[in-house]
Amino acid sequence: MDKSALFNQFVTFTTAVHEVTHDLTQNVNIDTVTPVQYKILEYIKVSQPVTPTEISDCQHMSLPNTSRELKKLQEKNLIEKITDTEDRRKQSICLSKDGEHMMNEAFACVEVRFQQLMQNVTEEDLAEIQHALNVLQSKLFNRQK
Amino acid sequence: MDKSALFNQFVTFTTAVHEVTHDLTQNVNIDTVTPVQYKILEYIKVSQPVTPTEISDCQHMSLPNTSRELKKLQEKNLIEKITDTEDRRKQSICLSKDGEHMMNEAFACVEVRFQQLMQNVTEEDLAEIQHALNVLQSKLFNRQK
DNA sequence: TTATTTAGTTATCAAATGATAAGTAATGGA
DNA sequence: TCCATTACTTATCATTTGATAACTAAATAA
Repeated sequence: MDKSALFNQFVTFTTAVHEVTHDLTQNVNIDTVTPVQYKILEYIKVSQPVTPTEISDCQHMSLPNTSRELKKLQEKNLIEKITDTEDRRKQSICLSKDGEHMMNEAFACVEVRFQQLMQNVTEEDLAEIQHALNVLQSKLFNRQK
Repeated sequence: MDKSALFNQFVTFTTAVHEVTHDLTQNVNIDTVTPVQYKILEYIKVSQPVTPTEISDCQHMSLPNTSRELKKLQEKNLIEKITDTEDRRKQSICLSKDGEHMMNEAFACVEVRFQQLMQNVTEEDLAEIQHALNVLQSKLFNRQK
């Protein structure tokens, strides 16, 4: 029916999401790391261990460029590469101790800002938000395929 | 209570939103225009008329760089600059005919993909999604301040 | 009138990013 | 064993992006 209206709502919504997440993550730790590198670290943080190929796919960047950035991250002692014992072409990538520490700080900083946003939210609202997130996650933003 | 759990859910959710929007907008018209320029056009499209300063603020880029990109967009005949008659320092920026056409095509392309995503959604789900979008928009992603 | 502020431009530079070609090494199938 | 494929690396290049300094012109306040 009004799926077209839904589309407009969708556009407004995603714009808002992008703005809010931008505000939340702005100026977090970007002293030592470029935006792309931060994105990679974020991905490793939530999905480790990962392979360079997986990073390449999920971050939409070519394998050569992924390799370059991973090398830089390794030189900064933020990640560790371990060659797979089964298939020695593959690499297992994890955050190093420093990397974990840095990302924990970054996430903590973002969470503080997030909780400020949530300050004045009532208990009922909280439940409603949680439910809405679940609905959209499962029915609209479910990344299969 | 479980606001910390909510934060995790929030992170997962925003990641999913970013991925889906990336997929929806991937390879749309980027032949003639860089990613940053596309973002600017998108913003002009939904907010026109706008000033360079507003673009600068909302797109989080410096005024000099904004000015540069606007110049390029003007050279490509995608936008029009009109000097404000009240305050002649200010500029009013709109999409040109070509720009409107291009952005309409881009949005149409994104909408087609979006509707494909919505193909198998039932009428009840639709209502539920719509409601969830409203809830989150007003209670979580409301960009005041 | 003069000084200050605002809005935008131009120019320049360094760094980040994206694309591509050519290479190595390991695996797996013929 | 030989060949093709996979996983990743190295190198190179063009383009994009971000940052900054210095400028013009208009508006506004002193």
